[in-house]
Amino acid sequence: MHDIRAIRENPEAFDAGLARRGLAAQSSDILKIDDARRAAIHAAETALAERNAASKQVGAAKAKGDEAEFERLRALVGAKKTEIAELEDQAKAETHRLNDVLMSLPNLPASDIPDGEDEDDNVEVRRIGSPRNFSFAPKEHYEVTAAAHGLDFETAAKLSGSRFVVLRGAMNRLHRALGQFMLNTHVDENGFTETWTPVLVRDEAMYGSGQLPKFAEDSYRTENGWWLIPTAEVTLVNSVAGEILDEGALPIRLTAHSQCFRSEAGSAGRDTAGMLRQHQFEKVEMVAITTPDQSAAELERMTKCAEGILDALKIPYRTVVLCTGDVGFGMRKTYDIEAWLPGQNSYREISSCSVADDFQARRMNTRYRPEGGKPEFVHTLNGSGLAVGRTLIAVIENNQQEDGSITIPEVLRPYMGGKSTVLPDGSLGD
RNA sequence: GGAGAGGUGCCAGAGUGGUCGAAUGGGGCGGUCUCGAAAACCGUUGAGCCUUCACGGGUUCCCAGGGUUCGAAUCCCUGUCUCUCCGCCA
Repeated sequence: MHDIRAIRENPEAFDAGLARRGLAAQSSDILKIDDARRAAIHAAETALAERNAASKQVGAAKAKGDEAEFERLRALVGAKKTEIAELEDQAKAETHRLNDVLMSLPNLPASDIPDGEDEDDNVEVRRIGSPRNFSFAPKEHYEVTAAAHGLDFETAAKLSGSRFVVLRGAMNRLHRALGQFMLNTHVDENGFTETWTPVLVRDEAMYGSGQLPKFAEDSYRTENGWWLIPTAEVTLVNSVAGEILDEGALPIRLTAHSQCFRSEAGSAGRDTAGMLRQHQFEKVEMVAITTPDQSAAELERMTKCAEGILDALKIPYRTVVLCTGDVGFGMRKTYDIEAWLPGQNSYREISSCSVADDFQARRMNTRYRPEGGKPEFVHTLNGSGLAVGRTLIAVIENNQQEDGSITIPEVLRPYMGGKSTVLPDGSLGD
């Protein structure tokens, strides 16, 4: 949701921002609607003011018991009725028209992100860790013998179809360990408050964080109208919807370990093997609510928090800043963190950390009160910290051994009964 | 699932269809008093939109959306949320 005032004050900058997204200029159309809207509001309010003034006199006449005067004014005020209704309808219609346009346009890209058309134009900002040298051909996660025992796609297909998985034994324990490790790290070391939220939400929440109205086909909806969240960003961000927060309460840092549901419409044929792209997966999500002056620094901080998980797991990764053509609808700037997958011989997205500035805050009407000042919109940020299933893949592929076993990263061993290996038969070993 | 009650300002809590953005109390902020503090007293204390260089003016908002009325926080309808009781249940 854009700020109409900002567009009024600097239409050129607005159009320039859209242009960087590859979109046509909109400001002149928008300002026309804005003018029409303001004229309509003005007309309606003038009529209302007249009515209210006369209406007060009606009350006074009634109180005095002046029946003739009362009847005269009564008729006068009554005559205004249809006129006011019409003018109000018009003002409302123009306001809706304006909001529809402002709601449907994507956020403007931050000034410091690269121009580009698609993911090929993203720019790597750092690369951490070196891919391990294998003395054998590394396999994809579902081919590693130890993992294959615990990744059951056949049963999942029987239950639910494609893009689902049943996890068994050591694989599920590893999956569980990862989620717990991530959540604990963000809570104990990174200052986030752990949160458990519903995964079924109403329309308003999906609008607030920007999934609706444009991306309805990406999410699932229940028959009675709830949406299954595609990410806990929806619930964490919307947890402050409609509020005026104390400046002292900021930044608010929340994290949640949740199920996520995505229809993956439009990705038919992509990543069909293994559990890289699923309709249902787990993610540990980070969200921060900050003042405008802190949000840029918070994005760097949040990205570090996500990277820290991979550092601890000793998984090589690279961090890229998304170009204007790839950054998401509601976001100003995004860092993707891509983990090295030796089985695929490539880096694959495992986290995405973004700052929305006040884009979501406007949709949700979330503000804070600066010291002694008027309420202002907060800035919101969100990031994966990390996608649990994809991290499991990265752990499997990077720690696979020639005999088909998997070495368990040290930081996870406390969660694995102290064991250090998943043996080729799928059991845990010292 | 059944039955009932209710949603008013930062909080508690009044509110007769008519000068109600809303009594009163508490809290917050400012001040008086005090060596300082407490107490007491005085004042102040919501948000959005339109308009204005500004001071200011106008308008909307008493859960949300409709409706009745010359006029709605107050009446009616729908939705929604909360609470109580019964039933069921992880």
